[in-house]
Amino acid sequence: MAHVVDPTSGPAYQQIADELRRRIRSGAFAPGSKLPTEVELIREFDVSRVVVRLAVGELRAEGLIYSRQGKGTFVREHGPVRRIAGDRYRHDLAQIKRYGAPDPPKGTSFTRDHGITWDQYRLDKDFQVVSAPREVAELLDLDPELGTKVLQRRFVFYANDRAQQMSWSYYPFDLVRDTPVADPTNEPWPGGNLAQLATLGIFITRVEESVRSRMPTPDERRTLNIAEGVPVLLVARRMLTGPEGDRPPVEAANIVIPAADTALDYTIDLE
Amino acid sequence: MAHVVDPTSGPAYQQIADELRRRIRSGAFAPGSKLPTEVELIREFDVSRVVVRLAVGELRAEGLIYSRQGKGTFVREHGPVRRIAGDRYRHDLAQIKRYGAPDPPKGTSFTRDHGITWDQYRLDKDFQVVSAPREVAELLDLDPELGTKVLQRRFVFYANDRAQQMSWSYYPFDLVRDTPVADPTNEPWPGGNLAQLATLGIFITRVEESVRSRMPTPDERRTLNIAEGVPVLLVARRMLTGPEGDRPPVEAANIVIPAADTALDYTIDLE
DNA sequence: CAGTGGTCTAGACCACGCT
DNA sequence: GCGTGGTCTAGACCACTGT
Repeated sequence: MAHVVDPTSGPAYQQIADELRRRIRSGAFAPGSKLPTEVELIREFDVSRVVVRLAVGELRAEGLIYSRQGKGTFVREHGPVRRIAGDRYRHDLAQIKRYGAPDPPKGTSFTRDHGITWDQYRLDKDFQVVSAPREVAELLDLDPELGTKVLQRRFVFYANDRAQQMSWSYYPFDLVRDTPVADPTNEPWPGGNLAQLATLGIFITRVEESVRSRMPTPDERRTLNIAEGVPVLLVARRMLTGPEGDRPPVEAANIVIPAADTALDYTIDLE
Repeated sequence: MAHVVDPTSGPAYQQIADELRRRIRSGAFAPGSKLPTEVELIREFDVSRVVVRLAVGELRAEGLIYSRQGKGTFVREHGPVRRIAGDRYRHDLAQIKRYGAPDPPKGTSFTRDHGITWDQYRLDKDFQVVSAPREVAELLDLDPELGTKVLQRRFVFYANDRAQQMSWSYYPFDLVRDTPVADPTNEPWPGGNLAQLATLGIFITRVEESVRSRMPTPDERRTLNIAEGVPVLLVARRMLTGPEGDRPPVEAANIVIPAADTALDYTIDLE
């Protein structure tokens, strides 16, 4: 009964959560180590099981710990940060300029971001022609009322058979109708998106990315194997052409990335 | 007893959470509207109160709903998206060039981002001289072993008395010792960070931002009034000088922003 | 098999918001 | 005062992991 809770200082489960959080931050419970079992916590703090589970659930929702039925509860470990650079499009473009669009080297910004080879790269894909959803119409500067047809491509990206991100990507259908780009069997496309568009004679001059974050939907949690208490980064992207990127956008995408151990890097040059 | 749960299709609380989620997504429970009370859900699904609370707690952790003691549980509403542009530094720089660093107009990128006037802007501040923490030393390209002194400035930014973001900002102390920049009473500084550095004869040529996301700490939740199920966006920033931004960084900052209804916009030019 | 966390019941009292 | 969600008890059985 070392840490009996004080009935006058707020909810017992909060006090217990605070104490466990303190032990994790101080290193008393190191990353990867096992927390006391529920029965042990019940004894230590002299409370009912419900209270212990409320405290533990709070730390789970913060992403500090995770539980495995039959095994125990553990402090989450952090791997090296996966860096996804805004610059990656510049690298793709440089490759295209060096090798030409028709036969670029087998790699994309995704393989570079995740430090994997072409062999370790895999994707699930689903192509459909649909009327542009409102959000996509806005990204593509289309009139949402017109119901313009777009090629919708849904991808789930895997590195070494582990899902890393999912996306919905859109091209105006007029741009890609009856071209190799509209054929899903050509994915993954060596050289990526920019090389693909270059074969159509389209050269991107500007990419805009808008980053948001929220908790994942149950579908996203399942598909991407996201642990409790881990949000997703949402990147809304569009690709522009023309001297100042002032021509209509030719691609829009929504990308969902588990936020754990991941950073999106951007550079702003002030001349 | 309309929606009796099926004891063979997984946990009852999951089935109830799924059903409530469906009603929210379909619009049957519109944004801002009140969900059935716990007692009503107990009757509808014929389960105990614990099960209902587990289901509701799941949707809270997803950020779909929130509860108020004594009032009820409500579907979260979304306001217009607050856009924070990577470009904001370019605007600050343009202002400095037009009006000169000593007496810039009273506004910063923060007031512009939040569409507020100088009067509606307020900040809490706390300045200290400390040895550069490891993470900061890395951002500033300092040797972490040397314990270089830095001026640490902690800010909480308010728009109309509502906390919007908090940050830790760092200057190498040698750069700002005995200058107006080290005097907290000069904050908020009209024209912001870039104008402040310009008065020292330092002109930023490049800003690097690295975006991550996680659930807030209890301290962050309190300070920024963050609801359950809402993550934070973390921006690690550094400011560079020199023709290609190739001189040592002169400022580093960690910025914490509630993710609800907020987007960080970046532009990548491919020449 | 014992030990772990996951699900669930049937209660109780408290804190808060409103009328 | 009454209805709301918040906290808490003392149990029970189940599902999974390891010996």
